[in-house]
Amino acid sequence: MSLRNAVLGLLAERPMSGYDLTRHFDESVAGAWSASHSQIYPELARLQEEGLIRKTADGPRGRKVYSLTEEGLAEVRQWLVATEPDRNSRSEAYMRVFFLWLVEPTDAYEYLRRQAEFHEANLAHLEAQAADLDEEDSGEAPLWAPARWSRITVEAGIRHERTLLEWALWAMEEVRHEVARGRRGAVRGAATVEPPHLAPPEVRVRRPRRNRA
Amino acid sequence: MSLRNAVLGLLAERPMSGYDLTRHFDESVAGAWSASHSQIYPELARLQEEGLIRKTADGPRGRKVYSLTEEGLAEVRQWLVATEPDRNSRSEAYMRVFFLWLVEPTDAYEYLRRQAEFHEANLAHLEAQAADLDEEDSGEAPLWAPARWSRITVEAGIRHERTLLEWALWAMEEVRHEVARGRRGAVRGAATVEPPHLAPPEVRVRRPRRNRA
DNA sequence: TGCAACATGTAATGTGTTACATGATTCA
DNA sequence: TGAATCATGTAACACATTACATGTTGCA
Repeated sequence: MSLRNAVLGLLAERPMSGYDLTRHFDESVAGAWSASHSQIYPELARLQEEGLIRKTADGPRGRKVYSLTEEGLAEVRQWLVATEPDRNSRSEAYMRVFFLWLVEPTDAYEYLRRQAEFHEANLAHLEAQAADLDEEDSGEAPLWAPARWSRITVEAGIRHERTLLEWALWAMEEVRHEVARGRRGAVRGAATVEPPHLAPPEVRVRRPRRNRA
Repeated sequence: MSLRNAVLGLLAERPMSGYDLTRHFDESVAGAWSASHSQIYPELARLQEEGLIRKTADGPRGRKVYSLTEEGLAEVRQWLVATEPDRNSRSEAYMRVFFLWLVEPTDAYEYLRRQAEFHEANLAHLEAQAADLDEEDSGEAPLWAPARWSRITVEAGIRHERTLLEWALWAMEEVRHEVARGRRGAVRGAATVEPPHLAPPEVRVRRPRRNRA
């Protein structure tokens, strides 16, 4: 239901083609959602079938521009106010951190460094977007309008990225201290702590006996 | 590949059954991943097939406890150091914020309030987890061990939840000001700003003519 | 003895990604 | 004229959720 309603929501702002929507998902939703064209085109067909959108223009190269219908607007509003959002968040990148005790400290450090890099880049990108939105809106005209909520969503993104960038830098320091104190990964052997728990060697039935002195 | 390696990673800590793993995914990974039993059981079968885990104990009620093998440990390490994580994050809840201009201010406010509530609850939960971990670790024994990285991951969760809680409270204030200044949602009519863009009424072929005075 | 929690599995369905496939337009 | 970008679509596959299905153990 998310993609479907996201498409309706974007079309409420202005008529667009499948191609436009595809690009929008890459940039505009502040990284909160994404979709590829192979998902979008069939969805547009279904939405038109159901009368929630309508093709209102044709362009060059077979371009088809869709607009929201009254029914479509009712649908997306209904979704927004009457259905619970899925609030679960998933992050492979953060799940991995959980398992970094399994690798060498230098690898863990490198992993965190890349994580920091990633958040730094996102932050820059979102801050640029925020600057654009603030300029458009020229200070004095707060509106109950799309741009206003773009700004609010982008603000969430900015704070999110900044926080996780700071976290990554903090975590890097933790590892650095650890390494400086001369501790090593469990990887390297007996003197260190809590090695991974492995299955005992498999017991073979009737092991060939060997003569011993 | 994520689920598969997450299972291996958890088994590196200690042997577990499918049932144990299912509960672990709900609690332990600091909300960064989840999986239901219907995914886990078939995965365990596949992993055993491939020799990455091995059944090392049976319990009551058909309980089967699996342990990691050497090959399994190698596999999860390989995954951690040699493959790029999927860093995309998706959040239906934040995507929705993008579209809140389509609903009544009171509904938008309510939405944000629930969002705040959600983050508040998560924050409390993670802070409790952090307190447990800090106690266990009793101050003076920083280890290259699972608990250490649990703590670091939980720290990411805490900062994340705190940030988004603060954001939600900030956004609620934005809406409150807006409403106080007497502005209304586009919903209610002409005087307000930027109504959703709708398709023009469909042109019907040969509308029945009516006589007019 | 009856219910909650433990415990494992399969099947149907929905959602998302990658790969395949094709063609038009613009501009250097 | 040749390459980049615009533009739309389908098919195969991978991954996740929900529903279906069954049986045990411990305890109040």
